[in-house]
Amino acid sequence: MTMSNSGGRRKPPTIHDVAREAGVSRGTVSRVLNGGHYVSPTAQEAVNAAIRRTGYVVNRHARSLITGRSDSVGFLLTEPQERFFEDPNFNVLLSGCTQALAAHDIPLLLMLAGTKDERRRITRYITAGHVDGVLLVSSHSGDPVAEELREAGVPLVACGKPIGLGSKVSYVAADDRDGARDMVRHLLSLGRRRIGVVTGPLDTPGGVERLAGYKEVLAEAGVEVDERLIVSGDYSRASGEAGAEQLLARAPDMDAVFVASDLMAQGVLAALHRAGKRVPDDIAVGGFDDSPAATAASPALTTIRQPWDRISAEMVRVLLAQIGGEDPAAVILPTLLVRREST
Amino acid sequence: MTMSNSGGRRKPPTIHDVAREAGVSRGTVSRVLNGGHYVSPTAQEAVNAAIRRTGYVVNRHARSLITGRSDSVGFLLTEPQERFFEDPNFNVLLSGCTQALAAHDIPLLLMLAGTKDERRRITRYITAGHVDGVLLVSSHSGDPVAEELREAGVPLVACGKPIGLGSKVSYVAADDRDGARDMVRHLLSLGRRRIGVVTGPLDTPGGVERLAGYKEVLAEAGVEVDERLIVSGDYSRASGEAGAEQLLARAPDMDAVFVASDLMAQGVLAALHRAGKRVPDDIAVGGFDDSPAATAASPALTTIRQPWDRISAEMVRVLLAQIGGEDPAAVILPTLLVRREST
DNA sequence: CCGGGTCATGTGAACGGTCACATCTGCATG
DNA sequence: CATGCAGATGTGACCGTTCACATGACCCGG
Repeated sequence: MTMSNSGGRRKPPTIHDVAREAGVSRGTVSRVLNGGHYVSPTAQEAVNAAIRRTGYVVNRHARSLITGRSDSVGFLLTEPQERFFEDPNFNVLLSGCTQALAAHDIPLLLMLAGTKDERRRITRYITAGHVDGVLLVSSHSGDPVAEELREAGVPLVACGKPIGLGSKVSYVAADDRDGARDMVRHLLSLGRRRIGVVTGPLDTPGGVERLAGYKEVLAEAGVEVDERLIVSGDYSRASGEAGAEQLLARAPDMDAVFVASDLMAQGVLAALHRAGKRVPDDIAVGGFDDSPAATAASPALTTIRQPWDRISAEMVRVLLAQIGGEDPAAVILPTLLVRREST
Repeated sequence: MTMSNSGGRRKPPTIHDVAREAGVSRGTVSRVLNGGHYVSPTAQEAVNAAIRRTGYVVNRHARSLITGRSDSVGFLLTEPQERFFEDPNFNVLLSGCTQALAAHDIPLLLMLAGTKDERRRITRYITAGHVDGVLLVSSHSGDPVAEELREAGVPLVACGKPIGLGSKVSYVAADDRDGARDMVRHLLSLGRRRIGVVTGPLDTPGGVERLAGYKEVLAEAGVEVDERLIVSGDYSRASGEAGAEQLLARAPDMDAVFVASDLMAQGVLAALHRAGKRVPDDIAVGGFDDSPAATAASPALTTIRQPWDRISAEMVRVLLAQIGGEDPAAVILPTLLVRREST
């Protein structure tokens, strides 16, 4: 008859156990845990050894109870499910933020605010102080949750410039306008002159900026800006498909198209293929994001790379700074043209 | 000079405040909060009113400190980043679990275990009791993290039957074998006889089962099982593409192919298209999962639907039951053939 | 040799809940 | 009428930290 211990969770060692083991007081152990100021090398050593021996891990609940911090942050996505399902950009961002936070030993709580009920529940949860701050991702228009959080004084950093929230909320974004300029310049350099564009949602700064970059470069190059060559999308694959069809109908002589997201560009490629257009021979296609969708597309997309790793890292950095009491900040990061097969 | 209050987080009301407001003791408030047994209707009423008036929300840290529970669970993904980025199945699962947990007011902590260091950190975090249980997603082979967690007695429920963990760990899975049988029967019913297969990873139960279903049905139908028609993949898009090329080279007369995941099927479609094969006229393609990838593909994929919403709901249900002290359980859910354009 | 600083350490009081227990009331039962 | 039992409520202890404060050791300058 063997006695199995696996399956029973034994109660973990406390700071008292460590203190006793190391022959010091709780206070000293606590000091070692948090920075180790005002503690002798001898004690430091003894405590660390005791921690290793006992396998001690701090009880975050007890800590949070007294500090008032939760040492965790929320990742809030206020997008409809379908968007989350189809756009791998979210995964990249989510992964990047999770890892950046992990370096600080801060867990990420995933919050998906699809329905109105969920929004209320989540808002309540956040304002109750269960997280120290929020990483906000919402590419689309006016966001009541964000506004409420801002008013409640919750540290908040958005991915992409948010709309209607004044300057009180931090954000990290790629340089949309500049990226768009690079892409359109690239298309011009290939000799294309009838360049269409499928924009992002025009009620968002990102969408507007990318379109502005497009117009600017054309104007600089002395190429007429033809309104028939401009259609707007919402970053979804389907809207790219629809946009391309519209463009083909309105401007059959189009020889290139700048698409404001890779996902939409996938749709554009599908529509062009169906219409019998060859990419890039007949029509060159440029995307935006350099999301996993860009390389998954065939032909692989020439696109504007958003530096996702830096974006997520900066979002976390800015958020933690703000939690630490610093003022909100805006960070704009440079983009990079990545040339692949579609141009 | 206006005085702005927004931006300053005021300290939230405690259970004491509510008790005073309602004219009862802390104990009574606590009882109302947890089930309301042994509380008079009068008190009940008064407490609820007080809660509403004060905007009280329980302090989870204080509660956790004494109960020993964290009232949160981890969602652990032990997959390489690229897999997470390309496969929308994860998003569906993640979303489903988050929502199912939200109904119980339990937050989900996202844990991505890519590197060895991350694995160690995460294991430590979990075994320290910072989460009550873990939802495990890892489609691939032997998982040391899972083994360690199981040994530590952490409630654990896997998505898909895990390998090498004995019967001690719960899992929820679709009926892989039956789903595969349905698909192959469907292909046979279309008159196809030279049916290729791109399997999942054969060191996983899921991959093995789907292949077994394929072989079974062919045998039943008296169709020869030709080893040249069998190639194995790893659920990635690229492996689907490579698999299809291999199949075309080895068996040019192939008239259908059963692909063990939608993502691989996307790759298969791309390869077939490049080879000039028409789908479904020349070759019918059947996928598995009914992930968002299935409808995004063109032509849209006929596939075997895994009931994702039920899977995530069951995972959460089983996990919570196990946290509550019940024994591990295995749940197998039925699949459904969804016919679209590719067959 | 003493007063005043810095460093190192210990100690009690929080933090905001829950839980076990004690108390009190009312009512039915023998 | 005493007894018991269930319902309803209050009370103190406790969970494991951190923090403010007190204490002690040591060194340095006057």
